[in-house]
Amino acid sequence: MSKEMAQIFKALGDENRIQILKMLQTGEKCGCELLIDLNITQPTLSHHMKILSSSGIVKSRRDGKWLYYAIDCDGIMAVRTMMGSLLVPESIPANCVCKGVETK
Amino acid sequence: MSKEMAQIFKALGDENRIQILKMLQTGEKCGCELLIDLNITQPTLSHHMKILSSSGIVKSRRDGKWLYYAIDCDGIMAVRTMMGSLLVPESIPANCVCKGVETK
DNA sequence: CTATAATATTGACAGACATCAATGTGAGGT
DNA sequence: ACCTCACATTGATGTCTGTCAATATTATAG
Repeated sequence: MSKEMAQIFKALGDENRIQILKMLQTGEKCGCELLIDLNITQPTLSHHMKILSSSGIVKSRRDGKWLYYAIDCDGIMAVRTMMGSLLVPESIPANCVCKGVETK
Repeated sequence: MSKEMAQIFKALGDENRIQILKMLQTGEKCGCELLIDLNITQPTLSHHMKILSSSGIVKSRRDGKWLYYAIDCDGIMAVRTMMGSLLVPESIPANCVCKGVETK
């Protein structure tokens, strides 16, 4: 289980991939559109999209020559659930005193 | 900004570090305690704790010879906020149809 | 002060990874 | 058929990173 979680985080642990996700927030985009603002070559972008896709963070749709990429909301929710089990406030109170007296 | 986000995710993108965070969910623990269940050597653990600490995910408290590590809830909230700007549902509807008609 | 226990640092090394140039594939258009 | 455009694959390369053994540091106990 930890291995799968680490895999997801690893997929998010790259500056260019973060940038890609930010671009996709305004709607789906094809590879060549993404490529314009990314300062990487086409093979490198293809590499990144493969990682994002296989991690379930991004999905793709074919339209003629173009491949349109979009954020996969199902995948995102799965990621958030996964992160929730690790990072949500509910799991913290045992050893955490944010607003109370700091143990220092 | 993307660089900082990637850095945080990178810190989370390791199986052993995930394991460490899971262990800390039941309360603070010192290094030697963590070491028992981790199948890595002490220098490697020290390396991982340094990464988690400098990322603000974990904080430490000295008690004699021991260093007690705990989840840093302030840092975690910062991480969640950061992730929220990238992954929250509110940022998705533009190009996402989870429950509606799938664009396929 | 010496010994011991917990943790940090250094140096070395192997595997992972981001990147690119070159090439391959697949889908329209002419 | 041929050409062009979007994207994928391959192979090579340099860098990053997790790991360890050896050593250093820090703190307490005797």
